[in-house]
Amino acid sequence: MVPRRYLLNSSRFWSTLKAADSSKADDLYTMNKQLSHLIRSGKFHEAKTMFDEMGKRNTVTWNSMISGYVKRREITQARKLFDEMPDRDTVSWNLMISGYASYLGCRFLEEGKNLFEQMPMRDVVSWNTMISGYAKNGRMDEAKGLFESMPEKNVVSWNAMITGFFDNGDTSSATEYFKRMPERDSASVNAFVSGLVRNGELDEAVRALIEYGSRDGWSEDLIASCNTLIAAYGQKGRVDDARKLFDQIPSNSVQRKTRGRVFERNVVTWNSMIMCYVKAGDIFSARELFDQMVDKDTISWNTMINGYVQILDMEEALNLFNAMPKPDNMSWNSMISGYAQVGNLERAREYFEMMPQKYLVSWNTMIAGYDKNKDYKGAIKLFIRMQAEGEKHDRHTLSSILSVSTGLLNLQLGMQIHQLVSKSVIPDVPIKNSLITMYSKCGALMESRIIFDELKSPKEVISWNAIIGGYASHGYALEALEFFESMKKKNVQPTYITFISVLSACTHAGLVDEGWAYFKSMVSEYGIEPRIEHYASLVDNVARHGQLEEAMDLIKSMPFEPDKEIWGAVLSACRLHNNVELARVAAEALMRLEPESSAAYILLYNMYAEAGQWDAAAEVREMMERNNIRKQKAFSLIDSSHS
DNA sequence: GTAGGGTTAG
Repeated sequence: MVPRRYLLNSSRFWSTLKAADSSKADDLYTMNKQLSHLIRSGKFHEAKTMFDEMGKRNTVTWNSMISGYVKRREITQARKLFDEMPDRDTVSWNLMISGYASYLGCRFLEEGKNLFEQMPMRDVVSWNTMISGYAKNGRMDEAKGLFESMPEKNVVSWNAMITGFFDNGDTSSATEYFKRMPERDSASVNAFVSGLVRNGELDEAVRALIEYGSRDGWSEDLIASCNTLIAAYGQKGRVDDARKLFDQIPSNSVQRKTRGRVFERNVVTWNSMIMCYVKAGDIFSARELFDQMVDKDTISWNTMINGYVQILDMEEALNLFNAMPKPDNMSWNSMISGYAQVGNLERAREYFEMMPQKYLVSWNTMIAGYDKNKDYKGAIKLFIRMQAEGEKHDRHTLSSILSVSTGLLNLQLGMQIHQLVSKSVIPDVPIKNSLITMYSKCGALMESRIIFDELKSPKEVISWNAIIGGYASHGYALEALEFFESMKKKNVQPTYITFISVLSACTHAGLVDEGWAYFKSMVSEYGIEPRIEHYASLVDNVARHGQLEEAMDLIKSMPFEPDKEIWGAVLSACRLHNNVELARVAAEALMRLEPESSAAYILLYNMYAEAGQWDAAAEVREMMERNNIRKQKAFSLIDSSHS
């Protein structure tokens, strides 16, 4: 430790020197410091102005400016300065090489290599830069070649190789190099542990972390690896393993010590652990930790609020929202989307309007909320207001409005949004899926087919579902099944949604045997548990075909109580095949399930009447009157306020 | 002024 008086003396010395301000060299030194400070704090344009106005520059001045361009990935500008500058030193060359090497693509890497070969003097940084450039481009053989032939390696060279191997999936070479390296620092251990995590070797990563931490000392940098591991366990749902690790990390925060740099839990550690619990749906454990936390940050609060939002109990979310010191955009959005999720659009809207600074995501959240709650008018009105207020939309906004068009089966609107998509966003796969779904559901199969065909292979199952569903629900059963077969050939795993469409296609095409076969393969080949919708479709298929007994057996075998769709299918099949007895069973079940509906009564009445069973028909009519059932007005999709 | 590693939300 340097005695305090010397520090004072020395600082006095410097200020005296500064006050004199006579030396030009010192002036340039100060200006260079200023220039690099501007660049590091992101004030590039000010830096550029300063550079242009500087009367005197030395190599460091030029290098700073080059590093600014390299950081902004403006490689051409960087090269221009490099070519212009009067005296290049090794750092100038290294900067240029790093600019080329951090770009992906062999053209840049080649140019980096040219410079590397041309430069008058290489140092270890030059070699390391090239090695990491090759590693980033997946060219580990060349990286290895350089590594082996370099005159003098340091710990950075080893770390770069290890990360390179991991990034290219070569866990065993990474491990071999890590074991072989003559000395390690905390970056080596972090690189090793994080590489193992990236390659899915979580337990191995924990073992390594504990081994090297215990052996070489728990450097404070290692907390980052611990945090990575806790988060990774959380992703895999292994919340107990995450907690075990968490408990092993010392914590001083309870006593709120003034921290030096020591190995202990930090705010990210706590947040990650809380997040594990939230992901696992264990809100109580999450809250317990949250309450123990001394230094909560915005992420801690938001994670907890989101936890409550996800399990839908909003009251506690609101309490936390009100208690948190500085709610940010995300906190507001959580409240908006939370209220929307529980169907309370009024409160969602209230929070949306109260937000101090609305931005794109808040608009999107609110519009998506309206869409999810089928308040299509609300969604469209808000979208129109968004345009009127000059807010920019993005693909999420348009995706929601496409979903609105789908919900309304409004092809005109959907086509307008399609135009907007083409005009204003770079369409990604999810928005193309939204378009396919919209066109499919609205019956514009040609349009949806065009977009589907344009998708790059392998196409996602969502895209397949959209196209199969479109064909299946618009009477093109065989085409739908053809799509399903080619999807299977491409080894795309179907989902339960795929099978709803497939089974419905079989029903509409009258393919009973195929229906059964697909239903069975759903479980045996793909391990998908049939839902009630699948049973309903198969019951419909079998019953329509006149196999009413088989249909009833199928219903009895279901693990669910039959719903109105199922009894509805049975009832209409009974009408088709004139089975009055079973029709009565189905109709009575429907009357119980939908006491206010007249449909079952009317159908049964007609069947009795057609069969000449007038007594029974009259009885149905009486029953209908006794239960005060009226014939319903035709249901209209058009909002009553328009009529 | 240059090379390697590491965190948490949506």
